[in-house]
Amino acid sequence: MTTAQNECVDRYKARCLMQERNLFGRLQAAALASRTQAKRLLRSIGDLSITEWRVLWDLAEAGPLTVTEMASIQRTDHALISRTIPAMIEKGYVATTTGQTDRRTSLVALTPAGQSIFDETSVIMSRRRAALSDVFSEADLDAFLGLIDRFEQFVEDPISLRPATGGTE
Amino acid sequence: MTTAQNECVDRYKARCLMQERNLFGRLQAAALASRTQAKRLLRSIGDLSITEWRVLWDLAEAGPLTVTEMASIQRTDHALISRTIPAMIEKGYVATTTGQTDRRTSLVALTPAGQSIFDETSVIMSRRRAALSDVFSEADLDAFLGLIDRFEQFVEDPISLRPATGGTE
DNA sequence: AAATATTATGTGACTTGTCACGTAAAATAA
DNA sequence: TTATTTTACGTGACAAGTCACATAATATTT
Repeated sequence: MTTAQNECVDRYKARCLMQERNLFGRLQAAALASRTQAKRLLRSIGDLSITEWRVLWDLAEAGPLTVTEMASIQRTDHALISRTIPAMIEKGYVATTTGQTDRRTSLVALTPAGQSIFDETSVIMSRRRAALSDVFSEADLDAFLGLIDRFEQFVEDPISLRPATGGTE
Repeated sequence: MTTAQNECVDRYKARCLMQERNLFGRLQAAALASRTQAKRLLRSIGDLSITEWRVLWDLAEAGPLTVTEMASIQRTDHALISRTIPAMIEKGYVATTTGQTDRRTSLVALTPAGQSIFDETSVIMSRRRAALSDVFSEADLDAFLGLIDRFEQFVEDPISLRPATGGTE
């Protein structure tokens, strides 16, 4: 092998090592791997998408909710939930009623069929959470959540990057 | 307000609190917030997509790379990169040559124009990483990365969820 | 050498997520 | 009351990511 080729391989490996400590990339990759695992689990049981499962879960745990409430619980965009509801109505998992006090909102509620799908799916999904608790103690979880809190705070702050000073100022 | 309404609100709030400690959801939300911040930063400078920026960065740091190598560095799917290359060639940021020793591969390299875009963008993006270092010490980072390692290991293990025992067996 | 397996890349179809916009209802200011 | 602002929801357009498949080149086995 030529010297030039060796140099290329070395630069590639150095780059891999460098990116292993890039928090942005690592967090992204971990979250995506988690999503992929959830997707596979759901597919192995039935044909729920992740968004559909999260809607079922929220409704089963907290009763009828509006789109905005579910988006808030799931820390996601309302558009995602708004879009998934029609398909779930079609499948007969949920039903909507216009809000009594606020006619802008539509309360989404679980149907018996939805409850039954939730019950089936819930077995596997809670097993996943239980398996995670085996690997992460409460103390680990607290530490992890604390770091995530700080990271989220950093990443949601639009001002922190503006000054070119780099100091505390 | 009626008792029934109060009960609904309480269940909603309880659900929010519960999901605050759901590692899967929190990690997902943090990663998405990070991606959104990066997207906004990139948009404030020019019109690079996140994938395009990551390609430029890898090429600037590690010289000409194949699609598979970049996917490996970025811990992402090769399809994502494969799809973004034609647009970058169109813009004149990169050029491809068929691999010398392996004619299946195509080596992607930065053009002078690509280098120049990278230099401009790099200023802002490294400021972001520097700002993160201000918030997370090396020790914090080590702890965070350690937890992410363990989480990834859990989430990439297809077997760990199969047994219904729930214990160590 | 011939047959087989593996690997690198590209691509269609789909899900997830973001953004910007429009509409209607509600809340607030005038 | 009227005008203005805010909020809830839906939707089109796009970026990001996954999966499965096709193809061609390489590596391995026989």
